[in-house]
Amino acid sequence: MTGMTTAQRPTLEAVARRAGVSRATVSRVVNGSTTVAEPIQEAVRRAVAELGYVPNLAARSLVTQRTDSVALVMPEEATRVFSDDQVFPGIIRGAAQELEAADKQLVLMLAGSAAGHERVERYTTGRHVDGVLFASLHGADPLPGTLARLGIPVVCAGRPLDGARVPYVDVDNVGGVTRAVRHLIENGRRRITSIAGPQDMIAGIERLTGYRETVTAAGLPELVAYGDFTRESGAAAMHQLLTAHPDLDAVFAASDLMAHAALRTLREAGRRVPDDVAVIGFDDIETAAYTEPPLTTVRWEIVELGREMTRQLLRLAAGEAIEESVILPTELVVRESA
Amino acid sequence: MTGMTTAQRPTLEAVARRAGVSRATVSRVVNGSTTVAEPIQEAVRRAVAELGYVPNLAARSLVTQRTDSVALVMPEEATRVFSDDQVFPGIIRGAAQELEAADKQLVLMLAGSAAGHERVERYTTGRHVDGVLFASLHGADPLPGTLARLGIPVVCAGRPLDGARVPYVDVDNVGGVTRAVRHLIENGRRRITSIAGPQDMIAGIERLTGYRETVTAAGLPELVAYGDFTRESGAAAMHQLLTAHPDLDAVFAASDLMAHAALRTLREAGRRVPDDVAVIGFDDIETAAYTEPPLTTVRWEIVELGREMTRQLLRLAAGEAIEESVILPTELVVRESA
DNA sequence: TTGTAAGCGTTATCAA
DNA sequence: TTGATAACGCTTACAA
Repeated sequence: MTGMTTAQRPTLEAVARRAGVSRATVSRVVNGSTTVAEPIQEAVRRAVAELGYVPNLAARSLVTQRTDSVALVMPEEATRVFSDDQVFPGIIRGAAQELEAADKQLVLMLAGSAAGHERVERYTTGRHVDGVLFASLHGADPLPGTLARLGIPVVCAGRPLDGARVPYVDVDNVGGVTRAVRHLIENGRRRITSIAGPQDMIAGIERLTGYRETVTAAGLPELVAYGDFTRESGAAAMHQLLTAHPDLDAVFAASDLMAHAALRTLREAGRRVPDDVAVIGFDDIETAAYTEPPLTTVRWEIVELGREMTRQLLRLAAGEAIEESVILPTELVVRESA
Repeated sequence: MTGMTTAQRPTLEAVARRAGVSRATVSRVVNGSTTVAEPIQEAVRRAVAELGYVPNLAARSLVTQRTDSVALVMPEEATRVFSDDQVFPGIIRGAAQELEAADKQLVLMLAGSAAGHERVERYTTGRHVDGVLFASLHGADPLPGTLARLGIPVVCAGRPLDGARVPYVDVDNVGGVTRAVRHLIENGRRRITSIAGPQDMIAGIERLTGYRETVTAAGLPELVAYGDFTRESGAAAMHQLLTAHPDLDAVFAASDLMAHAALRTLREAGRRVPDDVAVIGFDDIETAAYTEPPLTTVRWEIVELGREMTRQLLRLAAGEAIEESVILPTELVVRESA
């Protein structure tokens, strides 16, 4: 099979001829100007329909200097993204929904490799999009700051680690963790460990902070092992904790995937959940309700984060002023693991 | 915070002036023409670097009639997509990887609602992209066929149900299911039930076909309940099967999510897996290795499907002839549930 | 209210 | 090998 034909598309010119008006008038009608007489609008619309006219976006964008598209940049990081993680798909979905309403296109870019990152930089700084959304940053990526300085609308998921003053949307990580750890304390747990997330991501950092502050405030020890939000890392961290603190009676994991792995590791080690050890995760991915036992976790609305980021970006692109940050709420969902 | 500045980007003209050559020559150098004298190429490249010149894609696309972008159309269908499903994220990832290598953009479009579908149709038929990828079709969507007839390169995930002759890439559903059901039979199962997928999707249809053919060939009864690939639907279908066929000793579920729900439902009903009932899923999502017990399932390479679809599309867009279909292999992964 | 005409930044066709 | 110059299809002052 092959593609390729020479289907000539009708242009404004063709519509104008057919409707017996000028190109300018057709343009006005197509763009919804109200200054055109009703009968003429009618004639133009008929011509558009008959010819199957669709505006050439390249031509339009050439003169308007807008592209009507927004880039969503995702760190690719090997298998992490899109593996079992629901965060990125959720953000994509939220962004897509909001952009659809604004009739703008979503251009997805992976910035995992150095080449990918370079490509993203070239593309975004080249003003090929009206704005850029960053879904989760690793380390202190300077790109958001650079774009912001160039006057290109940018919104990040989570506060940028390089200290750049770029608008961002995040969830109340510390508040969520605090509630989770307090829940453990109130249920009599005293050897509360934590499987922390990666410390080069703001979510990893903040969730660890929430844990530290809460156990310390209660006069309890900080017992931490590190993972990177994935199941494999969660299993490894759980093993470390069991070895280092055999008397542990609770685990707060910074992601549901790590909590899921912890559940299994604990079972393999002969510990009963929640009888011997209570476990709480973070994210409330769908799987959390189906683990054995069902996972108590901190919920936040992933899709809503994507939507809110996009709304902020669209305001920025429209020249409106916005808050530097928006923090979405988190909520403790108590199931059976704690 | 606000966006908006008047950062004037340098144009070809500016580079030409700075390098002391014509616009045409700069264009040649930028596009890698070999007919330009080396010293001049050098001068142009320096000017490009100094000015930070980035080509205006809209202008280029206006004259080349190419957009260097490809649309990936996904059915949105409420919570289904992007919920816990790893299929769509996997396809996105594969497409993104392959397009990155080809230096083309990935435009993601959701076609769940009627409005969304209409928007996709307008955008793709309007030739705003060089090709269109369809990730999983519901029902007999005429759009792929329409686009193909317009000469717009199209590749689908799975054979289109409306019989349109559109190139597609799929996995060997029937072969995979056949191996799974035979495995159950070989292990002595005789009351083999199936939780089928939605019958308006090719994957749902083919996986059911594979089940029917295999049990029938073995002289066993067809015992089917229907789901839509989600966990909720899987739980409901499992309940139905337990009620209708209390003596069942095996379940083949057309998706891992449904199999996961079946596992829980069986446990709640007091059936032991695999002792009383063997369970096999399909997809081999990451969670499959973490269910209780770990799920035996049919694996296929999700990301590879996305990559292969994209490779085919790029060939088509380049004017090459391609096979009407490419079928990727499936493999039975035996864990503990069967 | 409508039309004229001047770009927008490229690429491509010719000549030179 | 290089340079004019004419498109590409649209929007938008400015005129009428």
